[in-house]
Amino acid sequence: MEKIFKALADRNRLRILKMLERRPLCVCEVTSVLEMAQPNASRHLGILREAGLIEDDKSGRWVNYSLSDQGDEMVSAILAYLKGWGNEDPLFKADRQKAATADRRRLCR
Amino acid sequence: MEKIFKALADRNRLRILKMLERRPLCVCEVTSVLEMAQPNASRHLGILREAGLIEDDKSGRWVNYSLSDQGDEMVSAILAYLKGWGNEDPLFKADRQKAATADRRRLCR
DNA sequence: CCTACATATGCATATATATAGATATACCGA
DNA sequence: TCGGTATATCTATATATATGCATATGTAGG
Repeated sequence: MEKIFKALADRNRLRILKMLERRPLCVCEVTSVLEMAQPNASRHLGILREAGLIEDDKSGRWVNYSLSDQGDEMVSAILAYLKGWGNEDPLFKADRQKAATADRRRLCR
Repeated sequence: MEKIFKALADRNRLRILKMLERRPLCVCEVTSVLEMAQPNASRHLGILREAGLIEDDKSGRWVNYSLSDQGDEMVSAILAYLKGWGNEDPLFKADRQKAATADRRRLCR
């Protein structure tokens, strides 16, 4: 439980969750949107995964991360409430815009 | 939102929330149960209050803290789910036991 | 007022967490 | 198998958070 809240208690990880609401993303897409170093993004994603907030789906050399849909009750409830929050935040909106237009074939090379 | 999760991302603060499920407590009672320094307990309570998770009710020289019952949706939902979690945890059980028998007139002198 | 007590705040320090940079691992295609 | 690419891990450092101690604030009662 503490692990779940620790995972949520970081602005960049909340940004990741908000952009995953739109669609699953691979590490390089998240890296691109957050404009941070790739190892850093990978680490944040790992923390969210360990907490059960997101799931990873490895396909080839990519790892697609998506919001968890079978976590425990607390996780499901929090993810649901998060969807109705922060949608007018300029930063989250910009992130989503970037995520929407991100193309991994352009980004990751 | 981030402030809420930061407040929840600490074992001692989760202990406080679990013991407040039973009944409101003053700072010295929380201090006694957690066996930590009084300023430390006061600080944790302040963080929980700032996050809207608990409310303070000053009566005389005591300040009674209780679970918030009019927070935003996320807070209410989390507090509700927390009530169904960890009730078999030995530490939480011991805390509740101590809180149940705590008497501020004996403790705070 | 003055004292005693409950609570809160300031400050220094220890500890945990985030970030940066280098490198390792895993996978695909030629 | 080799080279390129996506992802993960390691180490060091910066930054944030928790704790301990001293002290301030605020209140009740004499």
